[in-house]
Amino acid sequence: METIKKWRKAQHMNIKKTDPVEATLELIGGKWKPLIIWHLTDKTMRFSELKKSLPKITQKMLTQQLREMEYHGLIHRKVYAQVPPKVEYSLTELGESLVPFLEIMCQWGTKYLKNVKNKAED
Amino acid sequence: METIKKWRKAQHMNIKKTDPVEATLELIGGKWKPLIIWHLTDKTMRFSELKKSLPKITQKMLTQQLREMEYHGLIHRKVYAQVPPKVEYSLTELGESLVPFLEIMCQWGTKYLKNVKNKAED
DNA sequence: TGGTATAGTACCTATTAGGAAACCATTGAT
DNA sequence: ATCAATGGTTTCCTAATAGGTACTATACCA
Repeated sequence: METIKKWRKAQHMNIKKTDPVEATLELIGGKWKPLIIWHLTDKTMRFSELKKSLPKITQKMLTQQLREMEYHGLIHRKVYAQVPPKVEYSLTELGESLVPFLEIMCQWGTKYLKNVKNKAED
Repeated sequence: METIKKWRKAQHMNIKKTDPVEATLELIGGKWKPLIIWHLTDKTMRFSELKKSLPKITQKMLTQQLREMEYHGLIHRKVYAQVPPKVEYSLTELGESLVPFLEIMCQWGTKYLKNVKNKAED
């Protein structure tokens, strides 16, 4: 676990104010991960369902992001031994713990979009 | 305003569940913006102070990120007409409204780092 | 026999981030 | 008069990351 190694190093240094934020960003930073978590909230989804929900992501990116999130323990990947293949993704407990965070993000974004809309109508 | 144009377009479409999250990510997505906001919480900082607080950022990136955030109305940039130059950055009201969000991020990250640390000690 | 469906890979290009150094205007020291 | 220092920004080049398109494996179905 890369992250654990980094922490082991960090233990011997001063922990800065920014470290927790940086740690969080390492797990869910980037364009796609928050959206993936948001879609997996309260439901399990197959690869193709996620792809449909995020039309602008490429398959490569989706695979890559899912793998990283699995590696970091945010999501669970369940492969069904059948043809055509079936793979289901769901949030782990750690992943679920990020949902409140996503909710705030969504609330903030909703308000922001309303503001922008009002200004556009002036 | 690029964002406004996008919204004007979006008004005529169905607004999807993910839109507010995407909108938020457009403003504070990326590696540096959350950290910059976090540092500007409750205080005004000069360019060079920010640079010192974020040793890993390059000057170019810092300038770029600050400009984008100013453009999106998250921060205020005050230039003092003096030599050597002095530029102070502070959060706008909109920027301040993101602070609770950063606080949650920091709390989550703190907990996460503790967990990782405990596992590392096993 | 050929087509479909699913979850990917492989390969190549485009975009973005990062690093080093130059720039600019002005002050103060030599 | 010249020259270094200052602080924010810019330029140029390279490295890293994202994106697009095509391809694979395998069983089932027509």
